[in-house]
Order: sequence, then C-alpha cells, then structure tokens
Amino acid sequence: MAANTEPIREAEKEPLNFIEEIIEEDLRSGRHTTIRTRFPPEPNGYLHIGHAKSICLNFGLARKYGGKCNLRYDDTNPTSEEQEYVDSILADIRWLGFEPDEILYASDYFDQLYEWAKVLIKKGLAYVDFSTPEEIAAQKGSPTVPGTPNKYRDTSPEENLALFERMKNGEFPDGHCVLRAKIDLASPNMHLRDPYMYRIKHAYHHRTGNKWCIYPMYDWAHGQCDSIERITHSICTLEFASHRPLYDWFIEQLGIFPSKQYEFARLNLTYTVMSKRKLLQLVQEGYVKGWDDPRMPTLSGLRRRGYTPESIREFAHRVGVAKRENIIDVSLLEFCIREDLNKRALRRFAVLRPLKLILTNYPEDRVEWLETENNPEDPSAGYRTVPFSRELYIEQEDFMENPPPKYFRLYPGGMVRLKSAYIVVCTGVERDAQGKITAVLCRYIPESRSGSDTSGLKVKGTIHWLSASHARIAEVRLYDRLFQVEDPASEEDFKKAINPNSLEIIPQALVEPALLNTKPGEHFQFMRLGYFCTDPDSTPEKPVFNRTVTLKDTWAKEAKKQHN
RNA sequence: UGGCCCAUGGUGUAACGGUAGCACAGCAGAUUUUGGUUCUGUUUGUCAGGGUUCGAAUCCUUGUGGGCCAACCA
Repeated sequence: MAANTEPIREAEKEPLNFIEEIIEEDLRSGRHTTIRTRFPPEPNGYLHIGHAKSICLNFGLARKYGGKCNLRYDDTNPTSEEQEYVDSILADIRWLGFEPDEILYASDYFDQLYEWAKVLIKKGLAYVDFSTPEEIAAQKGSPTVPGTPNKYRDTSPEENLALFERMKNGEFPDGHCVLRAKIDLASPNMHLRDPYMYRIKHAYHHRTGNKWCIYPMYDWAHGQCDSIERITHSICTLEFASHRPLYDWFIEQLGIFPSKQYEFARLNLTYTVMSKRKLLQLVQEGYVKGWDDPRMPTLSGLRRRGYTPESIREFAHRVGVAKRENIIDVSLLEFCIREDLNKRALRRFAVLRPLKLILTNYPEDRVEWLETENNPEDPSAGYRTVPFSRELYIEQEDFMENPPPKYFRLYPGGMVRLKSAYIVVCTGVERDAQGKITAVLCRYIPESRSGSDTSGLKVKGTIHWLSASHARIAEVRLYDRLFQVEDPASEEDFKKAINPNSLEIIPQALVEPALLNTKPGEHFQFMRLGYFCTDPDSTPEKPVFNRTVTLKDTWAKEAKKQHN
C-alpha cells in the first residue's frame, strides 16, 4: 500500500530555507526540471568566511537538488583584478570541498555582450553619452527629484551605433563617453535612471589582454552571463535587490533565457570585519602579516589557523539563510571547529609555560615509557608511549602556592594525578635567592600508576606534564580575536578597535617527542590547552604550532568570578 | 523626506491561521585519569497600536526601528 512507502521520519526533515522553498516550488510546478546556480566572485581579493556561506549555499543547492554550479569570475573591471586572486579563489573553493561544474569568466562573454549592446542601440534603448560623470550625476536627480534628459538621449540609433563602434575601436580616451541604457529618468529606483552599460578603460585585462578598451558594467554583464549559462537561480546578497528590476529589464529587452535573481543576507561575525576593502587595508598597512594571517577571516587565514573545511561547512549550515541582517556570534564558529577537532585531533602533551617538578622519591636514572591514548573519542586512534622520569615540567598555572577555593590542581600538601602516570603529592618548593619558586617538589605514589592503580586514592585533578630531559622546544603562536569590539565595522575607525594582544608568540614552549616531525596543517589537541596545528613555517629543527582555539575552560570562568 | 527589503530569547534560525521549537551562548547539576567530551535540567522571545478571525508570530493597516539605493565598483 501507498502508506507503507511513506518515509518514516518525515516529521524530522530539516526545515527549508526560503531559497530552497522557491526551488522546490519551481521544481514542483515544472518551471524548471533541474537547477543551475553559480558563484560569481570578483577576483580582486581573497575569499573570506562570508564567501564561504555563499559558496556552501550555491554549491550545496546544486548538490542537494542534483543540479550544477559554476564558478564564474566576475572580471569586468581590469583595473582592480589580478591573476593571484583568480588562483587563490579556485584553491579556496576546492579546499572547502567543492568542484565547479564549469570554470568561467564574465570576460568569456565580452563579444556576446557587445553584440547585445548593439541590439539595444538599434531598438533605441541605449545611447552614447559624452557628459562628464558630474553632469550625469546631476542629471540623474535624487531619490525624491526626477532626473532630466540631456541632448545625447535623443541621438538616433544609427548615430549611436557609429559612436559606439568608435568607442570600441579606441577612438576616445578613458572616460570620454559612456554607453547608457535608455530606461526611465524619473524612476524611483535610481538604477533605472539610464544606467551605464559600458565605460572606456584602455587597460590590460588578465584574460582578454588588450582586445578591449570598453568594459561592461556589472549590471550590464551579470544577468546576461547568468542567462547564457542558463542559471535558474542567481543568488546574491541583499544590496543587489534594487538592481533586480534592471537585471530583469535587460533580459526581457534581449528576449533571452530568464534567469531569476534572489537575495539573501550576507554573513557578519562578531569581533570581525568582513569587507574586502577593510581586509585589504589590514594587509597593506601591516596590521596582519598577509591574507593568510591566522587572525584573518579569509579562508586562507582560517586554514592556516587550523580550521577544517568540514567545520566551516557545518558553520555555514548552522547560520542559516534568510533576508534579515545578522551578526553571528564567533562562538558558534568556535563551537564548530571544537566539535570537529574533538573527534579527529590526536592528543599530545605540550607545556607552554614550564615549571619544573621534581619527584624526590623517584630514581634519578630511571625512565618509564607510559602508554597513553591518542584520542579518547576515537579508540581506533590507538595509543602511544611517553617518557616519564624524575624531573618533569608542568604548566605554571597548574601550581599555586596559595590556591583559591575550588582549585584542584597542585599546591603544597595537595595531590594530583599526572595524566597517564602517577598520583603525586606536593611536599614543598625550591626557591632562588630572590625567593622565586624554581621547582615544585613532590613525592609520587608508586602503586598509583595508571592502568595498575592499587593505591585506592582519589584525586580531583589531573594535569599534563613532560619529562624534562625528553622535552623539545617548539614555537607556539597563540591567537586571539583581532578586534576588541563586537562590531568593529560600525566604529568611526575600525583600526582603533584592533586588539593589541591578538598574537602572543611563545618561542620556547616544550612539546613531547611525537610532535617533532609533523606536517603543516596537521591538527592536534594539546592536552588541556586547546587545538593547535602545524604552521607552514615549521621545520624539523624548530616546529611551529598555531593555536586554533582553546578548549572550553570552565575553570577560567570560575576563577574570573572569584576575582570579581 | 522617493523606492525597495527586513523585524521571533543575548545571537541566529523554525513554526506556511491551531501548544512558539531548535542551535550557539548563559546558568545549575551528573559523569569524567583533559576543569575537555558526554548527559540532564534551566533562565530569556513574537517591535507597537488598530483590524480580520472561533483562533494571529503568521493575513490587512498604521506607526516605530533597522538595512539598502543617486561609483565610468561589484
């Protein structure tokens, strides 16, 4: 019976976002039998997490509905676009986990666009205007006062055709004239007040070289490019909503495939700037070390920081798609990377700020290799051994001479478990002439060894450690948010909101031997400290690790509460 | 003061005229050889007024608040 074929978990289906609803309706009604989307970056900067939202949306939709998604570089402005960006964009898309069905360029369609411009001219719907930009702006009026036509608006199609050809042939200098669509100078939508179609730029284009000296404007190019590729759902951000009537107008006048534009709200993140202009400023003015600085929200920065493609896709999914302006709490991004790395990252011992710990009752020359799990969340990750000896290093913050309430690490008279090793009791400290503590003295409980503990002792705390003679030096880079305010973009000067302590370099952190020969991009959890990944600067002689994100730290919260 | 878009806990996002749900964040507890993980519980919300309706977050209307639009940028 039909009833038996009903999906059992129908009720648990994920809700659709508004674009998916439109698509499903289009598919249901037969308006489309398959969908096609595109991701259209301008190659004038590096991709950032905001683009990732768009990439995941466009490619994800194609994947979900069995359609196709192209990468189309929007390269209509040769003066701001570069090959470096073209390359990084593709690399980032692939790293994120998507492969374009086709890799295309708006410049692939320059010839077609030129022919179509002539079609509009012949229909009396476009004209060459020799006014200055200032004159044109003035003639456009304002949102409340209609524009006024100038004499060029009445030039005949024949004359316009000839003029336009001369434009194309390079007979005029840059900015001498412009091709405009003839639409409606009184429209309440400013984009319809005879928008520019072509401008003159005697500039070398990264793909077409010196073939053209006229280049199409965004509005004149985008919709037709979509149409040529038979894009069914052209998804863009909110600020383009008022361009949509123009998008539709060009397509209708040309009588070509009716791609439709839909707008969604771009991603904003707390404590982050997302505009390419601002990011470029951070790079050019040296506030960060480059586009891939781990503090940058660029995909290359996040990658170097240790974010995984999976975590970013999950994040893009969780933030949702809607038309409401939003600002997402970075803690959601951090949640996503912790969630991913918790399952996959191998655990390792590292001590960032070492404090010597001496086991006064442990033999001087003895070394034990103790077994410890690589990842308690993943039994298949197996075990490794770590060396244990009389002199160890622990984290400075794991010892306090006068501990506050609820501190259950080490303190004089206190007892703690050394992870995967023994329980130790603190018997005192060693000091230098200035009275500064140089070492913590402990007795270890021989029968408390992990795996064969017969001591019957219970301890509240477990801390990580390193055998002093086996520990190796590594550089560790601790990153913090780049901005001190939630919404730096709304500041008068966003650069004044930069966090002066966004990077702390620890040149001589200590790590266990297993951390010596790792590959750039490998992820680890430094036990009790956070997730780290090997930086490209790393060498076997001097390993370098970036902190991706700390572990959740409820003790830090508690300590802060006590402090206040 | 022209046009367009938007308004649900702290932040996002569902509910398609019929019990306002989920996630993150927060808080409390349990478990834990990572103060991690996991698990449990929990605080907090429909911008305002009017209307339609047996019933409105949802429809209509008027406000209010926010965003976008007058680059030879995209």
